[in-house]
Amino acid sequence: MRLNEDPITFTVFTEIKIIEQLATLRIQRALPEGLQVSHFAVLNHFSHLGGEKSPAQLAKVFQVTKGAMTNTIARLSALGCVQVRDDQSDKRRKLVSLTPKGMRVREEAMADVTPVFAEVTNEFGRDRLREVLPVLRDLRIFLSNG
Amino acid sequence: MRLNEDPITFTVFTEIKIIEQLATLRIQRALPEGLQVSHFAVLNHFSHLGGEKSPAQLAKVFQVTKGAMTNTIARLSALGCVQVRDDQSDKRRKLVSLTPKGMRVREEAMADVTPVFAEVTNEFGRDRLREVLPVLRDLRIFLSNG
DNA sequence: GGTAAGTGGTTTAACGTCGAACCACATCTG
DNA sequence: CAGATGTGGTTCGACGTTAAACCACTTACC
Repeated sequence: MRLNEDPITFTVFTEIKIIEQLATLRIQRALPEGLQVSHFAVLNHFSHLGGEKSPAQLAKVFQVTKGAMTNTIARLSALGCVQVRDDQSDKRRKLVSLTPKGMRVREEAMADVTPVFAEVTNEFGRDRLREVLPVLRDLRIFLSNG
Repeated sequence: MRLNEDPITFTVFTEIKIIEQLATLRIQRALPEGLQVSHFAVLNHFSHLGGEKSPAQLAKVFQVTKGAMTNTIARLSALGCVQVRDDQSDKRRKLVSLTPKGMRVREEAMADVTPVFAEVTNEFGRDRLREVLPVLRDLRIFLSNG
């Protein structure tokens, strides 16, 4: 297998790529028709923090380009899940916030998706997930500042 | 932050998704013009194991659909990096193998990309990567069998 | 042997993403 | 205050991916 010739980072990234693919697939399949994982992530962000955020702020949080966020917000807006208004104090900016419908959709989606997470948590093991989480968080932060 | 209300699995998946995005970006930027991460991964697989593999086998290894692998192989073939021939013993199948050019390209790409990995390994920490690898591997296997 | 079921590979449409170009507005500087 | 520089948001083209339909061939079974 000669895996020893690969840097450990390479191996870790390879595993992470596959996990991400499989996880996204599972979540996507559990989500209601038409709701994309990226949409769900944004809804979820607002349900935690509430208030308003600009597209650029959201793009930064999710580490995607502004263009990608424009797309996501346009779709969420078309679904009636978010409201977009102009920022009067800075006319370049827009401000996005969750609508009541957005909250409902988020809760339904969460209900659909919870069993998927629960299965992994229980069958794979909560402790091992807890064990890796701090390292993953730090790695994410490390990569963000590069 | 109310993060405690989220299943640990959700949080882990969120971190992994962002890490994957950032890692892919870094690798992509280091790779020679035109060579995609997915192409590099396939070249690398062959350089480890050599021999011939069918597209379906490769699709399974990388956890992508057959259609995606058709695409990847077509591009690698267009670049002259792999050779595709019919399997005489099973006329549905094709067999893919690395060409000498493919080996050279893989080595050049690896040389470009090694510093990127090395930076993470050294600055983030080899030990912490080693610490999470077994769990990630198991998680990948767990998700593959579901 | 012949039909049914399964597998290998390709194609197409739909989606998300990136990167770069672009315009509007804001901020910094001389 | 005017020009240079920077930031927010949109648009476009290129790419990879999924899902589903499709054809070719193989395998299993009656």
